[in-house]
Amino acid sequence: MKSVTIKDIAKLAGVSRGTVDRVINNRGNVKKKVEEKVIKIAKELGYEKNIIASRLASTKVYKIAVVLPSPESDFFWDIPKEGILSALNLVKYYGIKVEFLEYNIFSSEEFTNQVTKAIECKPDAILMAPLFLKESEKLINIGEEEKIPFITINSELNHKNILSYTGQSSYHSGYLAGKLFDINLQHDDEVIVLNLAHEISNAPHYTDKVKGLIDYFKEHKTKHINVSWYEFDDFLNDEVLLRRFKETQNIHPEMKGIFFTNSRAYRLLDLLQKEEVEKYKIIGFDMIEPNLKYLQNGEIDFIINQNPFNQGYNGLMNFVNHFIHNREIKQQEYLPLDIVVKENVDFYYK
Amino acid sequence: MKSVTIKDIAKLAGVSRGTVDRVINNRGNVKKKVEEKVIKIAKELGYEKNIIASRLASTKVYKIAVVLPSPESDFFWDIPKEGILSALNLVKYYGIKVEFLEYNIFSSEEFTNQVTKAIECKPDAILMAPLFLKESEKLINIGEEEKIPFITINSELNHKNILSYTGQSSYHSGYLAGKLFDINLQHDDEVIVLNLAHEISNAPHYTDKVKGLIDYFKEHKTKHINVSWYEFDDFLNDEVLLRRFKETQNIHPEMKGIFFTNSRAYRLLDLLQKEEVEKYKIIGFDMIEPNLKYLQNGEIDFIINQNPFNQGYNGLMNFVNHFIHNREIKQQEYLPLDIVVKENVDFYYK
DNA sequence: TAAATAAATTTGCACGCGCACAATTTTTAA
DNA sequence: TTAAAAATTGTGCGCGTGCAAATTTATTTA
Repeated sequence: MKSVTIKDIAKLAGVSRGTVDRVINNRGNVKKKVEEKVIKIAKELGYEKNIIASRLASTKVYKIAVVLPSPESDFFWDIPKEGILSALNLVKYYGIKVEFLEYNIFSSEEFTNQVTKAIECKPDAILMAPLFLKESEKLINIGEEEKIPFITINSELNHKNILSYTGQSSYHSGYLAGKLFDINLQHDDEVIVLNLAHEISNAPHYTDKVKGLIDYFKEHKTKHINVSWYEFDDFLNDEVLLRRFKETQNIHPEMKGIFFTNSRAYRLLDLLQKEEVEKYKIIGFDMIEPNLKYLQNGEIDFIINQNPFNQGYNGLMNFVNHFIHNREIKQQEYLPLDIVVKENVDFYYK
Repeated sequence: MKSVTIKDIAKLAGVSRGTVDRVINNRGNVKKKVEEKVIKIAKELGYEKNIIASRLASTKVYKIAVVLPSPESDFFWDIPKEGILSALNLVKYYGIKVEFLEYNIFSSEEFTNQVTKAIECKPDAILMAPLFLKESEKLINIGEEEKIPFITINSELNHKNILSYTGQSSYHSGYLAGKLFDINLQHDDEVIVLNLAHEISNAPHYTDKVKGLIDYFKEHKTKHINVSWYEFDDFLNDEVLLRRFKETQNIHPEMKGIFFTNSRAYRLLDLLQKEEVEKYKIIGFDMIEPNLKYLQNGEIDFIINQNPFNQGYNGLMNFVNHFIHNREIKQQEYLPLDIVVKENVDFYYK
């Protein structure tokens, strides 16, 4: 029952444990003859490394740099960080060091700066949400030159230097929104998509969502529901936001459904009367505090939850499985599209 | 940066490592005064056990007996087992031994036998789904005498010898079903609850679900939707099942919604024509293969997913956190009530 | 060629914890 | 007072790694 140790091998080979260690782990500086002998004996005895002892003795620190938007600039990002910390808690004895770097979600310069800093500290990998696509591609290329692979969450991006992606399929979340409107709207109602974002960020995910929504109604025509979409890039300005919405109302008198493509539904709802909002079926993303208020009081009908906790948790676990356990990890892992309503909201992580 | 070790404590307390070890791990045989001093110093230094070293030195094997229904007798139970194995994979170096014991989901005798066997092999804890409530209570009492605590999943049961429960809140799943019917049905439609189960098993969960559904429509009366409920205990007999359903149709001509309280919606749908089923809005539980077919083809409108994977995963993790990390674990952890439709089904674990 | 120096290879020990057992001190009994 | 028993405390081993120290081997210099 007792398993074979390097000590057993050392004894049989007539050398010290240190020499066996150098052979087993290819550290070099061993005479050819001795090396062959040790390998032979190890094989014969069926030696298997005791990973617990190995981890205990090793001083190797795996370093992962995490570059995410600051929760101050966008509420959503509180939870992925919790997921990362929770995963870390589980594996903290494996010698993993996490370097958190935050950037303002509206600043591509800060993003670039922080990822550059991340690369400079030469981590084993960088975990990030590549919200700025053009910048991300450049930075991932730079990382590749430095042999630093990336693990991504939240925003999908294809690049051979990305080990894994964990997050939703934007297209299908839009498609799902279509279904939800379909069962809640009437014949000839209109759905309006509102993208409250500065144009610079995240464009493909927005358009994928719209595409999904439109495709749904291409495939389900019984109710003749029409879809239009608008970008409100000056959404931080109350007055402008409200004016643009009123304009949209005028253009679309049959507007009955509003699809917010991100977590910022609350921005507009903050400016409208409850009675007015109740005329619409509203779907938004993310269980952040200001949205939850409106879900509870009935102004938001559905929230599509992006599993922010698991984005962080699985992202870090991908790192662990790849670097520490040498396991295969999935190149992309699409997280569930959770349909959150008032009646089940309490059971989701928030 | 260097962490505090028992050696540090021993030095400061003027005792040997062995004594510190005895204090830290409550092994007794230490003078009161010395014990107090060691505890005080450990606290001051913020000592945290290095569980890698601890596991390396320890010869203790943690044994957990897992008693679940066999997947052969009920499809659902494939996935919790996968969750357990996945968690195990993550923590396998901690010296955890799992003993799997299966029982036919329809046999309370087999259940009793297997839990009894589990108790006999004297594990550190038993992880089980207490589907048979009367039997479970008796068995948990016996376990208590033997000082074997229980970790439960799927079916909630209150007992002081249960360390934790991971699963859904039955009441709220019924309440959520109410909401889903409410947005899909018309004025004066009727909802029928069908419980396809032998009466012996799981009664409270069934009644809690019905109670949740009824409460929903007590609180939301605008559509005047009426709820009735029936138990089809001979559901394995095609002929009887079909006859009883036809009877129910006759009694309830306004029946437009059907709520299956468990995963057996497919049993009835297997016997009906698609055209007939399409007259009804149908809600069932669990993403098992035969149900998925009907979700895909539109016969089932909503499936409430019970997170079977996480039931297993979290159940085992609760064991690890309690016994190995000595962490507080939640006495009850309600899992999300996932609303699964055709459009998001591919993104849930199955 | 031998001594001196450099390079290559090998050894030995600490690391942190739990456990078994040895050693010591204290208490009890004779 | 002394021996025996009980209570308490101390010590060394195990596991793989990494580093300093030691030893062996190769090369250079006089």
